[in-house]
Amino acid sequence: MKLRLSRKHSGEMQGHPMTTQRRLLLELIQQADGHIDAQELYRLASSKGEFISSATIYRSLNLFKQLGLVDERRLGKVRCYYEIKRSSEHQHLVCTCCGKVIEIESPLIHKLVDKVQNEHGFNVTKVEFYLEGYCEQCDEEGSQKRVWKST
Amino acid sequence: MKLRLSRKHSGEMQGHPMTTQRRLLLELIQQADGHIDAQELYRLASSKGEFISSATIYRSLNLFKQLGLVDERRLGKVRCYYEIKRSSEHQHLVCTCCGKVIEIESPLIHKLVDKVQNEHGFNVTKVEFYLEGYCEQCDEEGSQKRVWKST
DNA sequence: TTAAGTGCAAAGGCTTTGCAGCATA
DNA sequence: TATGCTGCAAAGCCTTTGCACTTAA
Repeated sequence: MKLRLSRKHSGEMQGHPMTTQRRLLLELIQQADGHIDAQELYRLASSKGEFISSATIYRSLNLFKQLGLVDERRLGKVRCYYEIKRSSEHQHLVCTCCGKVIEIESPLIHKLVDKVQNEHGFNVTKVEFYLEGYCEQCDEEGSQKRVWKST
Repeated sequence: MKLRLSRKHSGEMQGHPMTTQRRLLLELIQQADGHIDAQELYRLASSKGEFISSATIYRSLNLFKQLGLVDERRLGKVRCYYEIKRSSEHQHLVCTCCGKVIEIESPLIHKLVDKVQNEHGFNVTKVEFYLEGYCEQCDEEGSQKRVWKST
């Protein structure tokens, strides 16, 4: 049985009503602890017996992005992943083999962004530093050759 | 009139025959000076009167990737862009407004990758540092607020 | 009543795949 | 003849859009 979620408003987000759907989505993204995509949100909501259409999910995600509530990241291939926006910037390290995602953070990234801004007169609005490779375990199992050599 | 390209082999690439289509595609990618996508390849080939089907283009790009002949980059939204693999690593700075692409290079990136490799025991195979923002001109025209502050 | 959100279904854009035909060895 | 590449058409996957209905102010 497919239960339709009623749309109650309670509070608002920067002029946009906070509906039942939007609150649930934000909760799920928060609980997901980062790196959740639209389809997973759909599945999670459904598994709780609360149906939200894909259209609403995509529209909500776009709204959240616009309001600066979530960050959109393109980990792996094409699909986008979302996570609640945090004060501290961080980037991702993804294992091609097992899919593990590790968050990294480094003052070097800030330094680099500053440098680029100054050198090219760019006003940078989005920073994505994405590393892909084999994590320690997967690397030991397979014997992949090291592409980036340590100096 | 749609001319079909004949498929002549001349030489080979790591065991794979170098066909007319593949050579043309590699030439186009080289001439494009980076940042070309599948559709643009299709258009360019067609404009030279040499028809290559989309299927072949995608299959060739995947082969090139696999053989390490080209790099796949996800600039902007979803679409992938391809460029001939070069010895020097570089990253991209894209203007959201006018689409301008600037290549950047910095020892800081290498440093960062090394650090991550050592700290997390990762064998990094792909590095993507992607910055988005407004270039000097577009920034002056619009008055976008600066998200990343210079320190 | 008006403005805005939602669900549904259809369409869009990009990419992959199955199949038949063709080229090369 | 065997293997592998190509073109075509269809399907796949993810996302957006048009429309009618619903909700809250």
